Amino acid sequence: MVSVAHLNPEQRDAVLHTHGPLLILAGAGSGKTRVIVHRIAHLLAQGHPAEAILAVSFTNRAVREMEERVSSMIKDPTLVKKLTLSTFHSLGVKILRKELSRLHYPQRFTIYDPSDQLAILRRVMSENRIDEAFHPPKDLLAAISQAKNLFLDPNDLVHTTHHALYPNIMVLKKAYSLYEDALRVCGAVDFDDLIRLPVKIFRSFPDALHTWSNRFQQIMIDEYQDTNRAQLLMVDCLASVHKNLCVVGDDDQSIYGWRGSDVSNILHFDKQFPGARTIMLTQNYRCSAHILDAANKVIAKNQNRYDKSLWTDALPGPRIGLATLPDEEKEARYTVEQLFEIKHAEKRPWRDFAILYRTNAQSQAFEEALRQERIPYKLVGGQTFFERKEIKDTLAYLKVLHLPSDEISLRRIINYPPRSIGNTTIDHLSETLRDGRFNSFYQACEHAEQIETLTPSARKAILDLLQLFDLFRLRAQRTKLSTLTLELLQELRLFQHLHREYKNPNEAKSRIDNLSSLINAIEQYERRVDHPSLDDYLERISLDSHSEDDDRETEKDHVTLITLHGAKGLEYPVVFLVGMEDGFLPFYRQGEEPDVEEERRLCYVGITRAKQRLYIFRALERRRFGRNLERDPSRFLADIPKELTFFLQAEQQRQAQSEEERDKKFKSFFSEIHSLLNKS
DNA sequence: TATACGATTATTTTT
DNA sequence: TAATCGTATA
Repeated sequence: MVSVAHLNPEQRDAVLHTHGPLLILAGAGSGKTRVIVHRIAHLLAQGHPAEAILAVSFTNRAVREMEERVSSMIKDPTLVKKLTLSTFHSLGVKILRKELSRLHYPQRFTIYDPSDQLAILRRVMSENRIDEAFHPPKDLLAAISQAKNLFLDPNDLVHTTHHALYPNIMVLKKAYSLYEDALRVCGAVDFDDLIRLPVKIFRSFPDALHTWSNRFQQIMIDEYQDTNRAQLLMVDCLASVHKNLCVVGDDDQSIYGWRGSDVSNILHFDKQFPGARTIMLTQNYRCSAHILDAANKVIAKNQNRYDKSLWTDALPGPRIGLATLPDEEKEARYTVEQLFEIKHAEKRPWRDFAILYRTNAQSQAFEEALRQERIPYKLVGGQTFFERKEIKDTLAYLKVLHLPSDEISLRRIINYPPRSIGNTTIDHLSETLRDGRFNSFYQACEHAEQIETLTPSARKAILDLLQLFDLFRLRAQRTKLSTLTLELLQELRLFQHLHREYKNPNEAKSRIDNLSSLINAIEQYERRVDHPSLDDYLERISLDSHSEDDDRETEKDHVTLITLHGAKGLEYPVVFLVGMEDGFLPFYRQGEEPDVEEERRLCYVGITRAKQRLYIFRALERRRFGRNLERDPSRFLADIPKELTFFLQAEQQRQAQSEEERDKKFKSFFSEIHSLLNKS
């Protein structure tokens, strides 16, 4: 029997309610993962088969945490393995692996990341004379993504209702459908397709829907406030038979609206799933009372939300420290100074500290200040390992080995390292596709002999490359992936090429180091997994690009630098919320309206990351695009009651104030004289 | 095919 | 400002 004794009454209710739709409104730090994990244990104890339980979250991190905590509660590892604990996207892949051929896709498929998406879109645009100058590919891609998230096909788009997606609907329709066709030819899907296509399949093939909706008797969705329309439809399909759907989320932490997530999914859950019960978890176990109080006051100003207020048993704790610095460099230096002082006064490890900001660019000043003081830090976000050029190039070879129809990957490496296949050759190859002679780029290469326009040397180069692929495909049968990759790099003489390509020997060296890290990562993967394969490896890295550093990194002792978005779901004993200025939080650019409610939620997320100590800093002036800009304090600062805060630099503050007063007196003196003179 | 130059353009981005 | 990108040019 699962012990429910150490849960609070609401948590207990949530665990024990297992029949019919259930909405758990879980405030920040209210123990929601705990509830999910207990609920899974309880369902198993009730006799639900593990195979019939599905729990979905957004991030791999959240899924891993769920796995770990379930495992420590349920001692039987074979039982845990039978549960489906997965991200939305890996669930999508799981479904597509079985069902995608129904939509006339090839049996295998690859997943294209945003840079692949952009490459493929730009290609179809240039082939169809859509001018990039008038139609920025990035904007079109964003619009296509939004359309997919709304579960709209190209044909569904009409100007009158969808002009917000993109100003020119005809162009959007055209680009979207060309893009779709191109993806299909490549045997590729994008991230949005991982949600959209399963729904399409469920809608068109009742037997597919039948299989999947019968399978899961119990479904739990985490971070429900971040779901978009397509995800809602997917959930709706999966839960359509058993209707045992439990969603967990917090409308106040919905911060991905700009990516298509729709707060109304959680706000109107009971309309979508009639008879739903709602349970609110309002006791916060994370923050000190002052911090929680401030968070409550800030978020209360939002209109579009469930009316609720979190409470805590915790002590008030120290007040929130405020400081205003002259510019961003001083802000960073001051932050590091404070951090250092607290660390030593309270004997804290570095990992207790996090610096939270709105935009990645803000991290720079803090990195510099931390480096100067030789403080270990970890920058979360930015370019990931798998986005590095040399890594992408190598993986492109592996991807073509795995799926020859992957044209984007093939084009990426067809002349890298250079093998004298220039643009003209590539154009000639593409032409044969357009006139229908061949139906894939790879196939055109295979028939290079028959393409008259090619020069003999180009023909040879192409056939040599294909031979290399054939050779390695053959080797792949008996060689393990890590060895195969190394052999490939040697065959390509890529290390030698990198030395030639980068004049700066350090850069060449660092790229080579990265490649050997890749080999290491593959070896690690081979050790960790039961049945390693190229197929499986490629899928993993496209769905979990941070996996290489996640497992061991967490144990290291360092300060964390992270954006507010990235910090959601995390907590730190000491938090510095920096750049608290109008324009950053709420973020907006001149001439554009900020989405104040969403920005306020972001601010709320930031405040509620702090367990014991919170500091909020701002700068008076900031260099932006080469100009110095004066900055006003964030309007959200005014919503934090004065009695919860104190000014860290009281001395400096007083000085500044007295200067200001002197200034004022000076001015009024002058205006008096002025008026006197005028009278006379 | 490498380099150089001028234009462009600066959020957040779980997957 | 600075980093990126596309085009021009050798």
